[in-house]
Amino acid sequence: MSSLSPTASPQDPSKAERVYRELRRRIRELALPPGAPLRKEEIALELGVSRAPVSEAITRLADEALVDIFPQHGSFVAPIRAEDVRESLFIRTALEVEGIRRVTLTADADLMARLEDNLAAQAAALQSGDLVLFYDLDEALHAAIFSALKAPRALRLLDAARAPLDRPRRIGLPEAGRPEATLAEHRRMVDAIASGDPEFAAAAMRAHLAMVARSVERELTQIETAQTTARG
Amino acid sequence: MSSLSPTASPQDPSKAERVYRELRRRIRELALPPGAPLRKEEIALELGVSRAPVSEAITRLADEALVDIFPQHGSFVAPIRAEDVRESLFIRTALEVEGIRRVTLTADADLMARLEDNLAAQAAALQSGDLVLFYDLDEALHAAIFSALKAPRALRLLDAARAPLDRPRRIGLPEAGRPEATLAEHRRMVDAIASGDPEFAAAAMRAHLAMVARSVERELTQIETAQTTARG
DNA sequence: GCGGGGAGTCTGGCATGTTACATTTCAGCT
DNA sequence: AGCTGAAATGTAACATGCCAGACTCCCCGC
Repeated sequence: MSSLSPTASPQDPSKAERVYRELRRRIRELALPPGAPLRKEEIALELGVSRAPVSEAITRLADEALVDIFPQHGSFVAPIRAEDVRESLFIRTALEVEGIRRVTLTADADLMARLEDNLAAQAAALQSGDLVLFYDLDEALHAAIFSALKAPRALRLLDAARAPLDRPRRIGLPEAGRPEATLAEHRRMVDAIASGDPEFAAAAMRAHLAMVARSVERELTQIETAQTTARG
Repeated sequence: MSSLSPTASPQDPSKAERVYRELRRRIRELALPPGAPLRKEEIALELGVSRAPVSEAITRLADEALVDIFPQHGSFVAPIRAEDVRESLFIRTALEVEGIRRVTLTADADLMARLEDNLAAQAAALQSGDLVLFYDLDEALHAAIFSALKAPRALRLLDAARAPLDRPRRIGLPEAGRPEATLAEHRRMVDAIASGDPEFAAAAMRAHLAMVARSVERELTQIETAQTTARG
């Protein structure tokens, strides 16, 4: 038993893992829109694998509320349901607030340097108007804070909880000034970690996520309106 | 598409689901001890299914850190690792503290009645010395608080996070007076919910889980000592 | 005696055939 | 025309066969 780490080494992603990542990416980017059927045979053919790894990938996506499986009938990209989005944000809030609280107690200079680097990059991305890069850095900042916990399962849960929040953001209209406000909130979070006060850091994270919640609710309203208009 | 809820109705558990529950129960109850090999062929034969649902069940158990999968070599019941146990408690703390905070804002008379009933049953169980029943009621109380959120995925995550905490408790020596203290902490949590103050309720939950953490660390030390003694 | 290598054995991951079931459709009846 | 139910369709879930890789262990060379 020389394989030091169980459950798949990172340099050897299984086919199921690769199918999972590919489908997840397409769903998050809306290349596979809500309601789209997922035909296993077809996907297997396209990705050059058999139906088995496709089935496993779809099962995992269903766990993340990105796919609805109707047994003996079909699997479909899940519609954007307000309750799912809110639940994802709840899970994310729970993990991140508790996470930053603990990270604040153990943060070292190395972590702070990485956070500062990220913030600088965020500012640069905003300056050049590269919002895609900015969102990637946003995600990276949260991941950097959390990964200092050395809690790989929790990090994975956080990643899964973030996924359903992407689709509303991509569909909703961008809010003027929101990226700048986001950067300011990130700045306060990092400063709070540096302060060493876990309650202060938790409050900063909570405030940030409350603003995210506000944006998400706004997006959900827009999506609802658009759907109603389209139907009516 | 008349199946109102996707992803398996409760009254029709798939074979994979049943295998998952059965294996999980055995691992939690230590009928399958840490390190025990999980031979798919054998398990499939015993439970009267094929290897496919057994594989899916084992994959899910690996997600919960109850099983280690060594690709191309074998699957084994995971040893009790302090880092896994602590991470599970972290996840549990994050979810439950945030959960009770929100439940406190929406608690109604019906929920409070159920919580009071549970507390009365806990007291009765302690009176009659039925610790197994007491622990079941403990789990039921936490689930009752949480399920008021109507967050099924979060509830499932909580359930998964609790599982790795069972084994240390079953192996470690029971601590005198701990059940009585636990009941008192539960009492304070329910009272805090009734008070309507989310910060107060969060603090009560946090205090309770801090005591759980203390017990768990004690159990981990005992297990470590026992293993060292056995080896030496 | 000791170390290294290679065949044997076991496993998980994957491919593919099979089954059972939810939905749909359409013929037959009212 | 409207309704009912039986057959057709398409799917997930499951069964089973296959393969490549990891570990074992023994044998050979030193």
